[in-house]
This record gives sequence, C-alpha cells and structure tokens, in this order.
Amino acid sequence: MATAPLKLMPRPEAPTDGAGLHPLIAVKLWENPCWFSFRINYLGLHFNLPVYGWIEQRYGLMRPEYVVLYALHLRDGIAAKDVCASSGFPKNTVSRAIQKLLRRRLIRRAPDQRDRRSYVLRLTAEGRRILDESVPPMVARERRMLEVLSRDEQRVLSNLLAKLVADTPNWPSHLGEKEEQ
Amino acid sequence: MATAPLKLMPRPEAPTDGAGLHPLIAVKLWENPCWFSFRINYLGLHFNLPVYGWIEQRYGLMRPEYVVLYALHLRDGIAAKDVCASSGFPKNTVSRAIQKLLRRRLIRRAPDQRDRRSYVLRLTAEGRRILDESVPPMVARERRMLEVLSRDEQRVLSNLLAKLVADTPNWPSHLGEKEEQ
DNA sequence: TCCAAATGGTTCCATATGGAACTTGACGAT
DNA sequence: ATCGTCAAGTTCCATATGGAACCATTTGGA
Repeated sequence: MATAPLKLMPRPEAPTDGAGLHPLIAVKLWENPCWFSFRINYLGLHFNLPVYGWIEQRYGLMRPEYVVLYALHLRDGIAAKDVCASSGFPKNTVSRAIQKLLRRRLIRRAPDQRDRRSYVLRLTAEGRRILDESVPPMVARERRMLEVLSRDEQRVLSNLLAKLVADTPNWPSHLGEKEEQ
Repeated sequence: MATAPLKLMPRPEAPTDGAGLHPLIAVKLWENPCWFSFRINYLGLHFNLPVYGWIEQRYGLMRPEYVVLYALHLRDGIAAKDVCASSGFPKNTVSRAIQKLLRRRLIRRAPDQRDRRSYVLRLTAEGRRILDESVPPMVARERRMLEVLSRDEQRVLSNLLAKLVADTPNWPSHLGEKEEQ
C-alpha cells in the first residue's frame, strides 16, 4: 500500500513554455485528472504519426509490418507470438503482417523444431537493408523530441519510465478488477 | 544546440524488477535505440486497452466518441476542430463521433455566432452522468499504474513529460525535414 | 497413457478508420 | 465590392483492423 498518489499534478513552473499550444491542449495538459495518460498518448502520437507515415510512403509498409521488422532487428529468430506479446497487436494482425513480409522477401521463416506449431522468423538481407536505412531517422526523431531535456533529465526520465514498464505485469488487465485478476 | 543526447539509455540498476517480463519486452526496454517511444507507446497501450475496452462494453462508446465527451468534460462549449487539434484524430472521425453523440443525446450543439461554419458543443445531463461515472475508474487506473513511483518521483515525471508536451509545437511534423518546416 | 485444456497461427467477416473530394462560410488583398 | 484562398464539417469510399471460429500441436493432470 503506497501513499495515496497526488490528486492532480499542478502546473510546475511559470508557463513561459506553452506559448504556441492550442488552448484545449493546454487544458488537457494542466487541468486533467488523467494527466499521465494524456501526456503519454500525446507524445506517442507525435512520434508514431510522422515516423509511420514516413515509413509507409517510403517503403509501403504498414505499421504492424514494420513492427515485426523492427522486432526482428532487435532479436533475430523470434516467433510471431513474441511480437504479439511485446507490441500489443492481436495475433491475426501480426500473422497478416508476416505473410506480407514473407511475400516481399523481407523476412523468411523456418519451422520451429521444439514446437511444430511455431515458426522461427529471420530477416533477409533486403529486410536488414530497410532497417539500416530507416532506423537512424527514427532515432533522430526521438532525439529531436527529447532535445528540450538536459542529459540528466533524459536519464531520470528513462529510469522512471523503465520502472513503470517493468511493473506492467503487476497491473490488472481489466478495469474494475479488485487487483489480482 | 543542446549537447548530443545519449546513444543508448543503459539499464539503470540491477534488474531486480523485470521479473515477469516477456524476454522480447525486456529487449525492447533495455536494448532499444528508440527507448523513449517504445516505453511511451507501451505504457499508453496499458492504459488505453483496458480503459477504452471497459468504456466500449459498458457504454457502447467508441474511443473517438469518448474522447469528444472527455474533452467537453474539461471544457464545455468547444468545437469539433478543438477536439481534432488536441486529440490527433482526423476531422471526419471526430465528425462521425459527434453525430453519434448527438443522436444518443449525450451532447447538444448550437451554431457558433462568430463563425457560422462552426458549432458550439455542450454536454447534456446524461452525457455528464456518464462522465461522472466513468472518470473515477480511469483515474484509479492511472494511479495504479503510477503506484510504483514515490510521490516525488511522480512529480518529477509529471514535470518532465509536461516539458516535452509543451515543446511539441517546435517539432517538425514530418520526418527528414531540415527543421523549420 | 490418454484426454481435456491451452497455445501458435491462419482464415473469415463485420466494421471502425482515415484519405480525398465536397459544401458552405470566413478572410485578406487588390 | 469581388475574387482566390483557406478553414470547419460532412459524405463517400477503399481498406486496415480486430473479434471469433478454426486447425494443428503441445501440455499437464488423473
């Protein structure tokens, strides 16, 4: 039982910032009981929209397809179920994405020896090429987003967000559950 | 020109946490050049999925519809364009959401005197009732998510995220732009 | 050992979603 | 005044998306 969280996060400092902010965005930012989820979602949007828009019109890859590709970039040899678990996409969406990537020869797959229902996915050279080309702009975008924060602030933010992510397995999956599903 | 951001955020402490984490999630968390956007998106997911799932099956309201409702909860008398600007939904989606809310008498609207293309949106008593009922569980969810953080950590996190949101108007809207669209 | 339940992946289908074109009104310049 | 441009909202349409049912395999209990 932690101490009760704050009722509402107050405007931290003089709003010298927030100059060009749309009035309703300012309201959602400063007078919102759900300040956390709004900020998270809003920031996510400002990454996803430009990044996945760019990827789609440059490579003709939908978001789920690129998500699969990117996951393989981090760990070659994973299975569809891993992509589902780590991305939150439903398995049919991931399945379809994989089909399209196979047809375009950006990945290949082999039956998993340990579990014959499953497949081991791997990047092809062409798939790797696309990633080598597209990841740097993504990273650049992120850096641009974080640019207002000092290096120390970035470190602190990283730690706090990591703490939250690491705690997600303990969160109830539905609303109104009495904890412990 | 700020100092160059960190190449990669290192695992901050001994991974005493991260116990029940799926291996690929751990990888995306600790070995990801785009650590920020992953964490943001992942956390957003763990709010949106349960919350909007609950709202849909309880009230039959889709996400865009509830977003409109919630915006009116924060500021009565806004217009559709404000919801678009602050939520990131395209205007046709918001338009449709408003139609459905009108038909269900959860909101009403009047022509805007200053601009006769536009409408002033307001909650009805029934709309307000739904909000009074549904907002507390949402807030509870958020609190549950933030529970691992101390009150001070929550305050710091709030400030850092607010800084970022306040800076969004300065971000280029497309990838690969040479700053300053 | 065998059967029920769970799991990885695919297919089917209904629909929510967003791009593009359109209508009406505002607004600035000449 | 009048025209061209832009903005607010709506409608149309093609499609990406996710729920549900399905098959094949694995798992774990009795």
